[in-house]
Amino acid sequence: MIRIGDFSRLSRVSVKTLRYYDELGLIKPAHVDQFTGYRYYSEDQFIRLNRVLALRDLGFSLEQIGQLVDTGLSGDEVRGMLLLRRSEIEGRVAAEAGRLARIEAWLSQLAREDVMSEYDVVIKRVEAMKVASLRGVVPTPPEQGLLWCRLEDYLKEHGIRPSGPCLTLYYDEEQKEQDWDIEVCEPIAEDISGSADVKVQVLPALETLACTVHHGSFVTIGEAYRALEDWVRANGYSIAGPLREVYLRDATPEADPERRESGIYASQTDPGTITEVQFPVSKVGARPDRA
Amino acid sequence: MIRIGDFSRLSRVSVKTLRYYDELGLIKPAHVDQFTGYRYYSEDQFIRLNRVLALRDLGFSLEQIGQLVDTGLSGDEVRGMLLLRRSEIEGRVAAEAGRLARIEAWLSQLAREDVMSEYDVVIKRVEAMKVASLRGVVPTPPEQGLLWCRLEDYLKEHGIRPSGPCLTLYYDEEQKEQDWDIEVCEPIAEDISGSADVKVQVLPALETLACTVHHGSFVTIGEAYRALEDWVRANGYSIAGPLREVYLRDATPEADPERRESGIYASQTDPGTITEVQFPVSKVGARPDRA
DNA sequence: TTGCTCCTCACGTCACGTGAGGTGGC
DNA sequence: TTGCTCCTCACGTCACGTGAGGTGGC
Repeated sequence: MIRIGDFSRLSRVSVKTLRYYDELGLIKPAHVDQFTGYRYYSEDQFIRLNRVLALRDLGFSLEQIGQLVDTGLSGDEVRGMLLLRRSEIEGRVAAEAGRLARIEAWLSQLAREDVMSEYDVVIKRVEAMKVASLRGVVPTPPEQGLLWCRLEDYLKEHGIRPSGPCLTLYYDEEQKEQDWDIEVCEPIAEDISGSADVKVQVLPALETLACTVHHGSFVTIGEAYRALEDWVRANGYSIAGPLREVYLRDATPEADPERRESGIYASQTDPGTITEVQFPVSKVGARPDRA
Repeated sequence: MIRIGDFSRLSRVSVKTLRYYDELGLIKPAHVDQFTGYRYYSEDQFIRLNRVLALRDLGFSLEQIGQLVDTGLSGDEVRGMLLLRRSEIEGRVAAEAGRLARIEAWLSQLAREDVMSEYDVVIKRVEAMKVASLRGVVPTPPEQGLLWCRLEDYLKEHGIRPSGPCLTLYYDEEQKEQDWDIEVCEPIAEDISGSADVKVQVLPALETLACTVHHGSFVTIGEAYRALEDWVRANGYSIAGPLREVYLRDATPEADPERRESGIYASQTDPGTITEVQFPVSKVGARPDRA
C-alpha cells in the first residue's frame, strides 16, 4: 500500500489530479482510512493509471476514458471510439493547417506593408433569405440606381418594408468592361407575389462565404475585392457562386435620392457608407455550395 | 445604429458572445441607453468585429486580441505575436500527428488480437536520484540476487533505509546470451560515501522515458519489453541510454530472501510482483537525453 | 514535539451557453 | 395590448491548479 504522495511521485501524476480521478471514479484508492480519510493505493493500480494516462494522451475526455476502462466494451466498440477520435484529430489537424496558412498570409502582408491590412476576412454562413429582386444588365456597377428605384417603387406600392439590409448579386464570373449582369435584392418577410419585372424568391442558404467589410466610397471598394481574392487564393478556396454586396449602411439613398437616380451617387467620396462584400466559396475539390 | 439582435444576425455572432465582448471591452457598443441598458451598435463596428473574429480564428486568446486591436502595436510586435502563434500551432500539429500515430498503433494491435493490449505505454520524466549501486556482470538477468545481497548488506551496515523502490539498470544494447552488464540501485536520501564495490552516485534526470508496468512473474516480463519496443518504433523514438526496471512491489525478497540468493527466485510464478520497465528514449534526429 | 503529509472546502481558469426572472418597445 | 426583444444575474463547462485552514503520523 502506498500513500498518495508516493503514488504521485512514482507515477508523475500530481496529487490533485489523483484526488480528482478518485472523485470521478477513474482510480479509486485500494483503501481509504475511514477516520483520517487518507488514501492508500495498491501497487497494481499503476497499471490502471497507465491505461488512463495513455488514453488521456490520445485526447479522450475523462468521461470517455471512464467508459473505456470500466464497462467491458467489445473490441468493436473500442475500435469505433478510436476511429471517431482519429477523425476528430484529422479535423483538428486540418483546422490547424488552415490557421498556419492564414498566419503566413498575415505575415507576408505585414512584410509588404508593415501595417495590418485594412480588410479582415472571415468565413460566415447565411440562412436562406426571402427577397424581392430585380435582375438586369447595367453598363457598370455604379449605374444600378435605376434598378433600385424600380424595386423600391414596387415595395412602396405594396406597403412593404425591407426586413434587413439590401444587397446586390453579381452574376459575372470575371471583371467586365461593360454590361454587368446583376440583381438587386431587398429582403422581405411578407408572403407576396412578384410582378412583371420584380421577382419574389428565396435565396438559398450558403454554408461558406468569405466576407469583408468596406468603409467609405464605392470608388475604393476594389480594395476589398482584392483582399478577398488574395485570401481565397491563400486559403485554397475557389469562388462558388455570384458575389454579393450587402449595404449595411447606405448613406446616400435616403439622404439624396435623385443623386442615386442620376447614376453617379457612387462616384463621390462618401465616408459614411458601409458595405460588406461576400464571396461564396468552397474548398477546391469539394462540391460547390449551390448548383 | 443597430440593436444587438440585428448586429448579431448580420455578423453571425451570438448575442451572448457580443455581450461578453462588451464586458471584456473588445467591442463596446457605440451607445448604451442609460435607462434600459439596451446596446446600440454602429455599422462601422462590423469592421472592428471582423478583426476580432479573424484573430480569434487564428487561435489568439481574447486577451491577446484585445492587445492586438487596441494598443497601437508596432508592425514588429504584431509580427512577433504572429510568429509565436505560428510556432505554437506547429507544436500542436506535431502533437496531434503523434496522437494519430499512437491511435493507429492501438488500432492495428486491436486488429491483431481483438482485445486491448495488456501494456499501456506512457512517457514520463524522472528527476535526478541519488542511489547506492553495485555494477557487475551476471550470466542472465534472473541471477542478479547476489548483487542485491551485497548492496543490501552495505545499506544495513550503514543503517540506511532506501528512500524509494529499488531498480536495475541494463547497460547492454542488445539481448545477450550471457554476461549481462547490469547495475542494481537503491535510492537513498543520506549523504554517505561508497565502499570498494558499492558506489554512491546521482543518476541524472531523464526527460523522456517510455514506461510500462508489468504484473506478475519475471518469466513473462519479455512481453512488456516487446510492447515498449513496438511503441518506441511506432512513435519514431529511439533508445537513448540504459534500460531500467523499477521494482514497485517485490513480493519475493522480504518474504523469502534465500530463494533470491539461490538465483532462481525469478523463475517461479509470482503474481504479486509489480515491475515498471523504463526505456530512456529520444526522438530520432534529436540529441540524446544523456551523454 | 516538530515538520511533513494528508485532508476537505472554495475559488479560478477560458470563452462562452443555458436558463431564470424581469422589463422595454412597437 | 401582446408577443418580441432586451436586460442582468447565476450557474455550468473541462481538467485540473491554487490557496486556506485544519488534522494525522512518525
